[in-house]
Amino acid sequence: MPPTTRPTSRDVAREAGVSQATVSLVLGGKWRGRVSPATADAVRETALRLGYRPNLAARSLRLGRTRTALLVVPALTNEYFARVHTGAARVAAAHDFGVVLYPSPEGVGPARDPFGSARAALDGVIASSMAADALAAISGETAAAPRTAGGPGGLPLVMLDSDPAQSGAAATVNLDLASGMRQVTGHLAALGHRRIAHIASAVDSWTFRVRRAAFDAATRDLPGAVVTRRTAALSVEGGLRATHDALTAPGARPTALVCDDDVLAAGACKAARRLGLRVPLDVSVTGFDDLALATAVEPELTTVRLPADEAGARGMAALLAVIDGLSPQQADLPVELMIRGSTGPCPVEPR
Amino acid sequence: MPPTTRPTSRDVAREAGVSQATVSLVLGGKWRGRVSPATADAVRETALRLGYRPNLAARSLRLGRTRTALLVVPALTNEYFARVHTGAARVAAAHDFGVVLYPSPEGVGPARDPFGSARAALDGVIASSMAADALAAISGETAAAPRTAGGPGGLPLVMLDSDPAQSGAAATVNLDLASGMRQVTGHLAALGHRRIAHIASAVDSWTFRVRRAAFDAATRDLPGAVVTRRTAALSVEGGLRATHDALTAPGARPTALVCDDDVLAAGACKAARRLGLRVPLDVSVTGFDDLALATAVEPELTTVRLPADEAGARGMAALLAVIDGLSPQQADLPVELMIRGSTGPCPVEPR
DNA sequence: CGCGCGAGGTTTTACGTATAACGTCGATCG
DNA sequence: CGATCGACGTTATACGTAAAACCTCGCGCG
Repeated sequence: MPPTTRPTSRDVAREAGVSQATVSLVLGGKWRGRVSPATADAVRETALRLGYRPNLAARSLRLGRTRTALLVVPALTNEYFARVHTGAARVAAAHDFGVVLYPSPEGVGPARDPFGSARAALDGVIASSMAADALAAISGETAAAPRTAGGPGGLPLVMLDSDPAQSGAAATVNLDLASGMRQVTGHLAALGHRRIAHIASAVDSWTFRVRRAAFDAATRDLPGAVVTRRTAALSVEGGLRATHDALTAPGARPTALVCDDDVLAAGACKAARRLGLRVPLDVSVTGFDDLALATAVEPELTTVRLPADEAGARGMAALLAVIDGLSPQQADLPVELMIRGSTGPCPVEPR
Repeated sequence: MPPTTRPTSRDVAREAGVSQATVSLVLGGKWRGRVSPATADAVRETALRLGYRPNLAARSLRLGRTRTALLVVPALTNEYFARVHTGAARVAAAHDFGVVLYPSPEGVGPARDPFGSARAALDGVIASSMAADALAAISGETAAAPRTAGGPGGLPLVMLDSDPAQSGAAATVNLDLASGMRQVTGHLAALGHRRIAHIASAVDSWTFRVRRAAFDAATRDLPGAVVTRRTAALSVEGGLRATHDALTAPGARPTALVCDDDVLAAGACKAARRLGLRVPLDVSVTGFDDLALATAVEPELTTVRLPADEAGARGMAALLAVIDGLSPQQADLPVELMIRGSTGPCPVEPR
């Protein structure tokens, strides 16, 4: 057995009786008219036989490209972001690109430098919503580095669900969250609800700002609407607490709860039931995102389906386009209201 | 503005009036006694001023190490694996290592080659449970490549929740799933349940084989136990179907449903309720994993908490040890039965 | 005084790849 | 028949870094 080291292109060349350059040409696929088909076949056969794998570090060094993109998300344990990753990884793999995740379990903070920590050299960055906002702080810090293009560190940057006004992004992929929120409120309004509480995420990111604004705009146009808002930590427990407060506050009790997120909605349902209220008979609840959770709870949640993996896929496609010097196609993805069991007609004589 | 290219160590050297080697020495931290403190400071200052970042491709090429590990999981959208990733990434980051995920949205298949697809060169592989089993098929394929150490491609390999008898792994981290299953059945037995159905995952991986074996062993020792088993696709819908079958099958109806997974348990609860059965009054349900889902549904699920992130962390620690030539400490992590609302005393006169 | 030696560097080399620049040799053509 | 050309390769080089090997003082010491 030859020593522990992996075979290099030179080993293949020696074994096949050609030069290293020829191996590189053949395996790189650019041998048409430069190498005879017979030789090319021989090289390929030898490479296969030796189990040759190109050293990616060397290739990256040579090409100045790493075929690796960084995906910045706040937390993979949030199913939404896991799905974004899935979509992004799928497209990346199809283009022989890799995806590395921003290695921050505890969320993005200005103190951390993603480009020191990210081990691989990167060709581009794709930052999703909540992460993108935090990234803005960092870009100030990294401004000392020569900025040639959009992102921090001079890397092409694509933003998902982020403020289009935000500087630095070469492209943006947005979900039509405002429409989603309008559909939710429209649905509730059609059911007769007027006293509506918004259980909002305490996270101050673009995604949630949009939802809030859309909720406000939609309810403002609704005659007779009485709206309140509670902010909640983004968890079942958080949703439970905020909803409890909303339902027990002095004044007329809301008949509908619009939650920023399915997880919050699950908490809201629990809170309502603990107060002896039936969902949706006494109070209607809506979620957002259409996570697996939405159909796991009872009643199943009326919610807004977000094409998370599609967003990830589009984002990666846009990033690849930018890297290739093309102008990416801006995309705004439609969302869909999923009407399920957690919403119903406004009770005639509430309280 | 100097051209679009990033500053190299040579740029820093020129700017600081020293040689490139000195820059490398200083920034590498091995300059004690080789470079004067004054010069070292000057170099550091210059590097900072220019915004110098080492080219990781070049460094990897030189060192033959990439400080990158591959984490192979079947699906990140499964919260369990997302948590494994979180733990692994945390430990990796602490050791200045990166984690790249196996880019397979549709699961590991023998047809795909993880080491061709994984863009970064790798220092090691950590494969979790379900993925590890599929990996076994691949290692046969890659056997053509010179195998120097455990994993495919001669890479150090750590397996999570996998068959210890499986060859190739330099280390294994296991959760004490058998104990978890024993605790579940013990809990149900203490509540008086004897007719118990096992809603098992259709996935044939080590994790689930262990659960099945432990369930069988525990119920075998239970006097008067009447057990059945249904296999289900790993989803709410799958759990619902299998449970429906289990509850409507001819013969005495089970009073307890032991599910391989929280998602299945959520489906089981839905199925029971659709049949007019109350949980836990008429039928008790247990889950496994303690996902966020477990406390989102009502009643909250009695389940087995798995320290997923701890497993990921230990796995990464073990891998780092192997890479450093140390012998990793084998770890078996304890699990904990979380008794919540989905289990109760066996009804006195069921059916 | 010659010599060793340590401090403080510098020169050089190698890592494995992709590709530009450069042969070589037979056939073709003006 | 000499020049040209295409087919088929080879040689040489650069990417940026880490580190081994080497150089050059000034100084202490036998």
